[in-house]
Amino acid sequence: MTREALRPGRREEILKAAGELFGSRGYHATGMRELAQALELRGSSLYAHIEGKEELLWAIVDRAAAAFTAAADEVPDDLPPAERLERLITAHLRVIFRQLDHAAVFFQDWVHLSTERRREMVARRDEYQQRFRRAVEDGVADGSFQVEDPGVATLIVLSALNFSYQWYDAAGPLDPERLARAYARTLLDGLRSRHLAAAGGKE
Amino acid sequence: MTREALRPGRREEILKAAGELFGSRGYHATGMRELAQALELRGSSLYAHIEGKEELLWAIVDRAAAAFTAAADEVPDDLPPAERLERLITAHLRVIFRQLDHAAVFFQDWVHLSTERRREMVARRDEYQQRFRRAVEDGVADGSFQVEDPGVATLIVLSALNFSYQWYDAAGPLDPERLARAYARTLLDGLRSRHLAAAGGKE
DNA sequence: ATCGGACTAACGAACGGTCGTTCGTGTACC
DNA sequence: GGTACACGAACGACCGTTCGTTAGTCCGAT
Repeated sequence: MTREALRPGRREEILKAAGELFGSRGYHATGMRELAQALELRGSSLYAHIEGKEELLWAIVDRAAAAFTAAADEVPDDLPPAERLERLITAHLRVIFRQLDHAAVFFQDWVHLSTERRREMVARRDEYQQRFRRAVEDGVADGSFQVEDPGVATLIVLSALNFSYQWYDAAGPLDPERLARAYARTLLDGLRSRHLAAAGGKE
Repeated sequence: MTREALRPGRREEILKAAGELFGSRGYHATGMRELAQALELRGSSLYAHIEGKEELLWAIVDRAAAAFTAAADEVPDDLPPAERLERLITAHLRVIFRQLDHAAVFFQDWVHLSTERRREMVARRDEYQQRFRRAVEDGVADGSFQVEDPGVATLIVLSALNFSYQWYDAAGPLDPERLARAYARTLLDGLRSRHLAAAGGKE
């Protein structure tokens, strides 16, 4: 009756394959028989290891969320705001780049969770977002950033980060660490105090 | 046999409802009967006005792509790079904010198009992206921008813009024009020549 | 004025197919 | 002889779509 942890490794393989399929084709566009086939199984055999399709989605989304949180936990709260935000940015991108499939599922399929689980994810996402926002606000307070609306600035930063799963290719020529630094530098500079309009702009 | 333009207005209503449903629930999570119900119809009645579900998706995605292209066409090619990129950014965001539903479908459901149509969209998207990239490269050439990789910088900018459909709320308090300006200012500053590290950062 | 017919638009029923899932069975291994 | 695991068959539900039919409307002819 309790249908979990029969063999420990099998469930992990299923999660991996589900991550790849959900990530590339999308949750609703992936059938259970299709998933089973990727593991050289029949659809019915999956249910000895998992509770159902939605639980599979939940496991992936939950892990991805946990990975983001864990990475942000490594960034000390008492760092100066600019450096703190820089580390939050690079940590966030590293999670995306390392687990592209899970990140894709996290960003594009979390809406298909059940109402209750979706509500929980929204809460955790908002909490996570607050860390970025606090870094931005602290930076405004100490003068290293200059933005009119810290909430908007936070959304701009996170948008830039989160869309990267759409085009980043782990097999491509871009080195993830260099990419993360480029991201951080560009975004940090975007928030930094504006000193002077260099060429004679009218504004 | 020719199943189009029976009544001109009806098809438009269907497209509107489909945009809202596909945009919020997703393409594969929306059934034709569900779409019909939103129009107070039965599923079978839709087929007097449309060819099929995928043609509906195509119509929406195609229009969204055309809207982006048309908006970018309004930006003169001979503007100085920084101003040109600024106008490209605000034009792009205006399209997203004005047609949130269609933008959502465009960004998250274009993958579900048929192979051929998907290929066409990729080509058009790449072409569109080139306009942003050219503005960035020209800005690097004339010294107004300073980035190590113009391709990456372009992707960062477009990522920041494109993810906005996920959180922007037309009914919310944020004024779209102010928001677009905040976006442009932040991103432009991120690309601009770096003058000096203001406070004594070690880097 | 009224009938007949063409046209528009929506309908119910049904098609073949696929969906996620359940269940009883078979089979290898300890 | 349990136990772990995979299987085929089947379930009810829903999918996108087709088709024959039925109303309603407009219009020219009677």
